[in-house]
Amino acid sequence: MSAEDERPDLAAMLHPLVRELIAVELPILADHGVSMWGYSVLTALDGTPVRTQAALAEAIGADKTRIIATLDELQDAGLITRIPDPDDRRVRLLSITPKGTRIRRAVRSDIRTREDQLLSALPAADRRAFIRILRTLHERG
Amino acid sequence: MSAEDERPDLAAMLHPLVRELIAVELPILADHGVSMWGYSVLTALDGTPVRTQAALAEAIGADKTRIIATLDELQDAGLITRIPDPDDRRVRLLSITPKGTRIRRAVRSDIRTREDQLLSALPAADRRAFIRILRTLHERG
DNA sequence: TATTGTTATACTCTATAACTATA
DNA sequence: TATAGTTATAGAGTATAACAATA
Repeated sequence: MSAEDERPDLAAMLHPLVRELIAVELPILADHGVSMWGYSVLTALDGTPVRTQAALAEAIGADKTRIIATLDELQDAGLITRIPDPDDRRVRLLSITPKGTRIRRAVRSDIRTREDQLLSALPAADRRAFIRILRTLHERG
Repeated sequence: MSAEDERPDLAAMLHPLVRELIAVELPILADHGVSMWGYSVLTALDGTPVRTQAALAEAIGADKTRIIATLDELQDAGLITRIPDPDDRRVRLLSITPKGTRIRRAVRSDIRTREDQLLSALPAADRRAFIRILRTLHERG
């Protein structure tokens, strides 16, 4: 049996990494006053408005019932707009506001700084390869 | 702003990957009659007995109260032994049984097959690099 | 009747704290 | 008194189903 066969399962390696990343992100998000789901929504809306809440929910891998409280908070904080479509008043047209864009990008910048620290355990070439491969896997999904 | 700066956050790429892996693993685990935590315990015990339940819990990133039901199930199914240490009857000596070892390795083999399918979207060199880098990050933790 | 968004309910997971038995 | 294991309780997060408004 080769050493490769003895490696931990992918999930056993990836899951702790995700937990570590979440632990790193939570205080950053708290500093900027947004939740994890809120940041996820802002990220999805930055650059591309979305026509229905259900479509937004699917885009970020959530249930449509799960993001309603999040949208309420973001709207109350002035980070998104949520206006009924005049053509079909059942649907809500969702957009990020300038303030929402500012916050989203500030959060992303802080997260990127911490990610770089975390990846600094790797040689530069591996760092680049890891991100490139991860993007391939992500875009494939 | 370069394309690299526009990449999704690490967590945004890794989290869906973990969810996909879990979705792939759950039916495999069900086929073999073990839970995710059960498999995690069997993996930790395969090759190295553990002296206390608290140590085992910490090794797999769980709370000591969270694995008790799992240990009950594994013991009832004959996959582990849990015997009081004669030298200190508060502690339970935990070991995997031959049956537990068989099941653990069968599960791992099935999971590996599905992981390979998932990674088949990558060129062979990237596949090897991804796993190698992941192991570095994992062992660093 | 079908669809969008919303609310309500129940269920699962997890964390915290109390309890027991040994030391 | 301190520690290993256990049990009980409460809380957060999630999923399902029912509901209201609009088409």
